[in-house]
Amino acid sequence: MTSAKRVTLTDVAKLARVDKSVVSRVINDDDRLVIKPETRDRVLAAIQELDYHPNAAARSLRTAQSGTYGLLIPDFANPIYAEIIKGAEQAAAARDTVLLTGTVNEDHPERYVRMLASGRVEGLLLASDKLSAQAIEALRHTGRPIVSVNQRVPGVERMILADDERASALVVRHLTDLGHERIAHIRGPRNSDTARRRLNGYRGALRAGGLTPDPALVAGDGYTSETGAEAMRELLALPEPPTAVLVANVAAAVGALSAARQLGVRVPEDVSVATIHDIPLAANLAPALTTVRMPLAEMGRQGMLALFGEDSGSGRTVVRTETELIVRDSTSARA
Amino acid sequence: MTSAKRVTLTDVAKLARVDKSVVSRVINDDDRLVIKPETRDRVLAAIQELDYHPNAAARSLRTAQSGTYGLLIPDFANPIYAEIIKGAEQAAAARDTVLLTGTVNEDHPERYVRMLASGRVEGLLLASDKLSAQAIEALRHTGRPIVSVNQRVPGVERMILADDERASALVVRHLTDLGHERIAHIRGPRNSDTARRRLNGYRGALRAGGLTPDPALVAGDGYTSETGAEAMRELLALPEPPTAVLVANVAAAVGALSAARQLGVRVPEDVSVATIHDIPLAANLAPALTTVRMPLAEMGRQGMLALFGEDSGSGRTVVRTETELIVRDSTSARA
DNA sequence: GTGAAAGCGCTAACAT
DNA sequence: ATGTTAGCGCTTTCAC
Repeated sequence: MTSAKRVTLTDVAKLARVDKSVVSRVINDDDRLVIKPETRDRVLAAIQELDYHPNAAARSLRTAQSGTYGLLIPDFANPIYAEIIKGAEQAAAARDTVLLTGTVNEDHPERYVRMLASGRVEGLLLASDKLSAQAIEALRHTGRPIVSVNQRVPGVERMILADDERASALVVRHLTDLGHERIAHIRGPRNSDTARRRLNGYRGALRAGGLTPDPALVAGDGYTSETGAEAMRELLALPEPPTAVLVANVAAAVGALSAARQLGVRVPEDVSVATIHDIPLAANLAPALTTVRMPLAEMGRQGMLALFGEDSGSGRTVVRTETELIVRDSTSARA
Repeated sequence: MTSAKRVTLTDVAKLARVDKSVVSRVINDDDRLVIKPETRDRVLAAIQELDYHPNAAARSLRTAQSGTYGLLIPDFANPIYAEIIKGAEQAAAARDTVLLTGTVNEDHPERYVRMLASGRVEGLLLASDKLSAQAIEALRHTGRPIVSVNQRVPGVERMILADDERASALVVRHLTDLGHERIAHIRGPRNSDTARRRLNGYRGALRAGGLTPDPALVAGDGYTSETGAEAMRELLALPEPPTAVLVANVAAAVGALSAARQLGVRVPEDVSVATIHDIPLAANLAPALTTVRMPLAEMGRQGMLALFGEDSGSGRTVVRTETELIVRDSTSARA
């Protein structure tokens, strides 16, 4: 029906009775263009009338810029990425560029290389640790800008990090303030950068509080509710179980809560539980979880700015420090 | 360092000592190309050696195809979209096309129109009800294919729907089987198509079970945990409260559980609760939620196929019927 | 103040 | 079995 063949710059120019170069310059707000107001109006009217939209491919070909950036995440089901995406999308929209968010498919890393090398996307925001060193190297080889978010990636020098160590420390400090001394940690995956930093923060804060880290009180190896549940069972089975647990992420905390419940262990009466990342779910669990809020959306935003080359950091690591402890019902004073 | 200026078809042709058209046809596996194996090998070797990647913009300009499709969702934080995205991404990857997933920003609907009209994306998968009728009309006006997923959108004739009515009916039937007669419904937003269909299914199933729908037992107007909590409080405050509640979605169910807990009402002993969409969270709540599994990923996949024009449905509504009741701990026989 | 012309990198119809 | 050619629709330098 409305299949009127595509309108081009030439059509607009013809209708406005000017050259297409003039139309182009009007569209792009060329400063150096001197034009009579009435001519400009005629051009704008023609654009309106024909419902003209510049062809993205032609423009990209000419300018060698696609106005598109990529954001790679491991899994849309993990709510922390929703926040990062939100911030990145916002920054992209503000620059009138397009953000292409996708999950990393470990089977076909060459897809991402092709995207960069073909110019389809101009730069990449890396929020996934699911890429092989080989794939990273291939991406780097394209020469396009790459920024990692929420994690350190070997070979990628620009990164936006949260202060994961401080997040752990805030929780440990909160727990020691409540009188806890046997504070356990359900850690994330061994190969995860964030998990390692959270573990470091946990250990450091214990020492800072005059406590000695006990290896027996560190369990777990994953970011899922299954790993969290298993680690919790392990900890509760200890001869001398912890009175408080810092869980590395919310998913694992959900599992930990569930495991405690099944064992008849009450939270927080018998054991306090706290975790990192204040996603909405945390407030709705039973009991509502004490968490640490991290500036995830802001990190997404900063990552995009770094891609645009608009950040001040000029290639250095940026650690966002706006971490904040949110105390809810899952932590209480030691009995 | 590796900033060697971009490699073009011409460079490859020169190195392989053939014409660039030959290289192009080799790359695109042109059937009608007759070529000596050794020549083809020379071309492939040159491509390897120069690490050549075809320029996406030039190709798009020439073929008038971008190989990119858009998927519009209302919110990445809602886990049901993670499933839809997963299916859509998979279908896109299988066709070697790119999927651009983004959230609908009600403030700037013209962004999506531009994307379609500029040829940046070839078609749109609509999983959001956040677009105005006006915006939809503008999108339709581009003449590009549009398919809606998980909802009916006025003006969009191709759609992939779940059987929301049946989902409600499965729950109601489960509850009546357990002996419940006062079965309430915490409904979704009034302007939501899925919410309306779930309400219809609820009413129909009550009648089919010989029960008379009681308007007082329908509360709520939203898909958030806040609206769910408020509706639950309202229902529990009735002179004769329900013994079972069908909540329209998981988020509202989380709120409903939380409200019941705060009021000292036990689930399922005092009131049974069930909801629609079996996302992983449902199994990890306390108590684990009885839900209905819907083929969300499959719907995303089918939506993409419809965009590609590969579906059998040829423009008709498709209702997926693979809904399945998952009974967990939040429903039990009436006391 | 406006127009002419070249060319971005590719594909496809048509030579040879 | 391979080469020639003509654009796709746009931006930009330069000319008038």
